[in-house]
Amino acid sequence: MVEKQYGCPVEVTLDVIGGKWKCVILWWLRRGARRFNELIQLIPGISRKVLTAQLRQLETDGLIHRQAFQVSPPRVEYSLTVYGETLRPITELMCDWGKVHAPEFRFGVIYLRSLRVLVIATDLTSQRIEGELGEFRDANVTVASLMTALENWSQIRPEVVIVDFALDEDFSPLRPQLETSAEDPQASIPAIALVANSQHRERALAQGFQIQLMEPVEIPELVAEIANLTGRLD
Amino acid sequence: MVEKQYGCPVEVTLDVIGGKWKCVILWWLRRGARRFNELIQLIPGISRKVLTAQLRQLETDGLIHRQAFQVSPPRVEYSLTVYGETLRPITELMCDWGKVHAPEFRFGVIYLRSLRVLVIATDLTSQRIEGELGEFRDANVTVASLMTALENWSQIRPEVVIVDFALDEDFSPLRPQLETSAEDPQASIPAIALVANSQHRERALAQGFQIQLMEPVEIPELVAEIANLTGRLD
DNA sequence: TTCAATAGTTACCAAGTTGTTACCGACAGA
DNA sequence: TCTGTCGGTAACAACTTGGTAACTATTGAA
Repeated sequence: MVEKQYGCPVEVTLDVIGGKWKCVILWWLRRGARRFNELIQLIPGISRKVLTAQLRQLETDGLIHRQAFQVSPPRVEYSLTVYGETLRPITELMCDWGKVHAPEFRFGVIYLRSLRVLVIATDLTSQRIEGELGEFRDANVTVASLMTALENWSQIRPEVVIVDFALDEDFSPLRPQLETSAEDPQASIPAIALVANSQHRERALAQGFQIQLMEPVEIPELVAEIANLTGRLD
Repeated sequence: MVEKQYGCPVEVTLDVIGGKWKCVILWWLRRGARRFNELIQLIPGISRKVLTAQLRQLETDGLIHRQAFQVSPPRVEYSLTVYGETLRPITELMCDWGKVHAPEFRFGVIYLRSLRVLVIATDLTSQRIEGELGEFRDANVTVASLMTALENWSQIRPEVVIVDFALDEDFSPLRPQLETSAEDPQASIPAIALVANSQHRERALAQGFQIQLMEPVEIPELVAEIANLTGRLD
């Protein structure tokens, strides 16, 4: 085979992440593993065949890892390899540019029809989440302080709780309330912790939050996480 | 028209710089204007038609500016707009990634057959330039100190001179030598200044260097500049 | 037994992108 | 007058990418 001639290093990078979908897939994988059908939901317009093809290419290029679990129904998870992580700065920059230069667009195609979401966060974060989830995703968002939330729990009846560790509060009083949901006494209410550093991360872990998202969180990711937790990915 | 639905901000960016060529074009324009035929030479594999189409798209997206000069033969220059500049971090990152992750490839398709190049630079820079230009581009590279160069000027007979302002020397003693070339007494010898900061830049300007390249310089760019200056773009 | 769910594969076709070739028009120089 | 250069355009060809539909394998549940 003739060795390919490159005119500049950019062409090398484009060989690996060029095309319509690869950067988008890498972006969705950048915080952790995603399942095949999850990606189908998250990436509007992609077909199964094309997603398969792109994932295979990324895999043979060593950027992502495919892990199949022998369960029923089958479960396949894709995640970035260490090599794939090296491309993260690029996808992050592309994400930032897109946000800055297309504020007129809203992102995401997943709707949270009337889902009751409780947000306990700083004013700025609350505003952002309430605006995006309430206005665009059709969620039923309640913003409250920890105390107010606990007092009015039976009125709010949250199906998902988002707490912001930037508030520097002890959220363990929430735990009894989260352990049984109003609808299904067997199930617990999913809770998402927003963390900004490793101290937050540790405290969130200690206070029983399994799901954590690094701030500043991208709304499409937050919605994906909520949809995942509440089984609304369909 | 239906407003396009985006799943994440990366897709917005890809709408603008997606495709096989746009990032490469932006990369070549990132340090200044380039002519149409220059780009044809610099980007291996692109056809006139496709280059035209890509440039038009970049222009209508507001990323580049097209300036036509009413001379014969025609002259058209493309350069980044202020808006296009905002994408530079992305192309730079893609360039860096390509360099790091494909050290086995060499870049550029332009050869400098036996061109006599004199390099007056720090050891590191000299090595890099000598290695790349000598081994891969077929140039005839001489590395020397300013003093040695001046003493042996008639043996070296440089057709291009590259001086590195990181040496912190006064290069004005070169000027008389540069003013008339050995081949053509009418012409002067083109000289390229490598600068690393604005102080270097000012000193280079004061000492009469019109062509300056910011360090760390990309070899394909340096070669393009040399080819330009010596009329070897063919 | 049949159905449903996940995560695909295969065949075939459509659409979009990219590439090739030929040519244009103005002017410069031989 | 002839030829060459620059920066294109037009018509068409080829290649790549994407879409649809049908099919597969596994397992658990109804």
